[in-house]
Amino acid sequence: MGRSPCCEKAHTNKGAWTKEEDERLIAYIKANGEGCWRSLPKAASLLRCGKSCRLRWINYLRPDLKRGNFTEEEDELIIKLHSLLGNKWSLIAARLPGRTDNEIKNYWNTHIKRKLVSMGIDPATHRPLHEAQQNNSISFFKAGNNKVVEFAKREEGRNKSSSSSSSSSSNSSEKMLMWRRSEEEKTKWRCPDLNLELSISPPYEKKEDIFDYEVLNREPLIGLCFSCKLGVKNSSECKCGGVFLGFSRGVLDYRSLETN
DNA sequence: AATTAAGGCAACCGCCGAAGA
DNA sequence: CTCTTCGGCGGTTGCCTTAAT
Repeated sequence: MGRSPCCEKAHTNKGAWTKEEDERLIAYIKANGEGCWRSLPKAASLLRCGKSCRLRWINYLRPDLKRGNFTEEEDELIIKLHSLLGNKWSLIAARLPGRTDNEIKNYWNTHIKRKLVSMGIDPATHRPLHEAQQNNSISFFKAGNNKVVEFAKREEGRNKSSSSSSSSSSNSSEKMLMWRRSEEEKTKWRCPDLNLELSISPPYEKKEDIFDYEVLNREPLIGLCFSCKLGVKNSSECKCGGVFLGFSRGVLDYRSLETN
């Protein structure tokens, strides 16, 4: 049952690639193109497993790779993307032409982590170190998210008990904004974590009725309504359609992250 | 000059979802 | 429907180089 194995593991080389192996792999891919890693080693007369060939090609031999040091701009972009995407190195690499996920991962672990720590920023949470220690891994976002849920429940209860008052429902987003502002006063705005759970979402539709322009325009996640900023999925309070950097209603929409 | 520690990076490992048999 | 492999990913390892003592 099942497919036949791609290679005999007992007869494959391991460790560093030789120049000759590299040349064979390059020549084969130039002639036949990428893909079908399973059959490649045999066809290219390489004593390597397909997985190893793929890794060598993608991380080292590809002609479009940008070798050399990372620029300041790339540093900043990596940090920004990491704050949004976490350790999704392949997604981060997709936004940096000529860089591989492995390269970025290594660079993050050896350079950027240290750089952020020296700046007093926790590389895991992207928040000030003292704050991360105080919170002990409980993020502001989680607490904030719970508060939103509690708030919504309270509002729902009030709406039910005073259903005659038609204005209470329409006021809830305003109340939420007021609560939000009071929270801001306390926290001085910290970048929320984002919900990275993937889901299929409808195509992006531009909504004119953006929630509170004034707040959006002075906060980092410009274009997202309050509930989306807090990562609340499918919130009835959502006024923006929830699309920012590929996040649809607080959920990552891969289609909008595709590069040209 | 010899030894040790730290840094950097290529490659491997193990897991997961998709898909073939 | 089940079993197995493939392709892809993130985490980790281990070797090589450089810096410090």
